Amino acid sequence: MPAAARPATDSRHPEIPAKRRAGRPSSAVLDQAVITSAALRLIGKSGYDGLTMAALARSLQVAPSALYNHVTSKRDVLVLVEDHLASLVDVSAFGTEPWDEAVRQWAWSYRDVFSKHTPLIPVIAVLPVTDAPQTLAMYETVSQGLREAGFPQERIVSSIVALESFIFGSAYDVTAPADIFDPGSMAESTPNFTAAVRSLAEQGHERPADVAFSLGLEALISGLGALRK
Amino acid sequence: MPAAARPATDSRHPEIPAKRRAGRPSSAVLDQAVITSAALRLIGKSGYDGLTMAALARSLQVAPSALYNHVTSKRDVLVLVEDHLASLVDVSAFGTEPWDEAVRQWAWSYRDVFSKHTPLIPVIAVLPVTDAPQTLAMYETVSQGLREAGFPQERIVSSIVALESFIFGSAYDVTAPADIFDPGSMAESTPNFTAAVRSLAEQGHERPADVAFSLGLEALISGLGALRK
DNA sequence: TTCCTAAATGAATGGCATTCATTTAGTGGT
DNA sequence: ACCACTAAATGAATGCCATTCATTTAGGAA
Repeated sequence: MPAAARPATDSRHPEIPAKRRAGRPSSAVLDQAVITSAALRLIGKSGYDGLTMAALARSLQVAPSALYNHVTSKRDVLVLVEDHLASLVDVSAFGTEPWDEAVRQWAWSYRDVFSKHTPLIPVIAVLPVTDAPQTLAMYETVSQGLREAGFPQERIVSSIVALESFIFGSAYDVTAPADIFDPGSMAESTPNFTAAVRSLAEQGHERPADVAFSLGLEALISGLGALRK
Repeated sequence: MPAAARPATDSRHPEIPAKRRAGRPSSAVLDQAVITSAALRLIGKSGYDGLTMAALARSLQVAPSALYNHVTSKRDVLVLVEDHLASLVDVSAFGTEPWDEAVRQWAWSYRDVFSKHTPLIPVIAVLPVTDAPQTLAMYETVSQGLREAGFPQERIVSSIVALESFIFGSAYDVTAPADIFDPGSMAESTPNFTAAVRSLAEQGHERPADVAFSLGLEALISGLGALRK
């Protein structure tokens, strides 16, 4: 009795998502791109605490184990997300602006993108570039920019690493609570630090993290620039 | 029959640690210092993956729930460890050396200590200084050093934050695999980056992370120094 | 047709941080 | 000397987590 068979998609109850029956579906539901964008949506809504394999599967209306046909681990998902974010970093100034201005724009953009994704930093920091093509493309653009600016070949990678280390650390700093440096009851025992914190506060900057980032970035740019050919 | 009662410490089976019976023991087994040093020992032996509340409890011969009488969460344990490590950072050059040399020694020491403890970096980065007295003491020493060197009051905290951001990022870099930048099969599509990686490799440095750290640190020191009164 | 492989389900596993009821020991007040 | 209170331990339970495995189904190659 074929007429009695329940179709794979049953539209009589649109609220309750139609259960897929076991077995390979006629057309694939998942691939890495779909997983990546679902992960990004989930992170946007619930943060990295909300990014669990179960929640990711639920948002894709799929069983958790189905994800493992396309990624080998949760870390794999994080790598996919990381590489997507790398493609959002603005490298457009390389080739149109002087090298120092290009580095400046790249660095601010890089920090801004990853300050909303600090849980990825431990992943990127040890990730072989082979596993992250967009990230590699970013390095290529920056390398070309520095070479054309006259950076000695053997110092290009070290310069990028130094800038990147500063950027990653600064991305964390953006997420710090505003009163992180309030010495509270220990103020009397730390007069120099307490005075320095007060003095900065009196400047009334909206975003102290930006002040520190600008200070360090400009120091790095001029220091690295001094070593060109 | 009091003679039949099993004493709290039964030495007849020294291999099998005597089970404590339920209830408050005559003298306290745990405190924060004991927990901190057990955590450090465990991290040294099994790394941060091995640092679980259950393993920590086991190493102290205590039930996991007993830990919660002294810390409110696992994060609390990490904070205790972090603050202990801060006390190991060498700030001795402040007061005896010129400011730039003092910063140099401090920064290298700070990076070296935390490169073995990168999982703490996300914790420190957002940790109110009130919760970490040793860390605060370190800031005090550095602040005094910079003030005496003629740094303008309102730029001291930003300078420390910039240096610290670079140090944290560089600590991750130390842990990266040696071949992290090998572009593998994508070498042809990234000629500039590939050439730069090769060129650095040809220099034959033992620790490329040290080269990048030195480069960035010297740039920061001279850049920050240029802004003194 | 017949295999092989890809891609889904659903059930299970073991580990994790944390909570709670319970037990016991010391302490401060009357 | 008693009594109430609090501190510090046990042990059982909770709920969540990533991951694995047996099973089912579909499509494509031989």
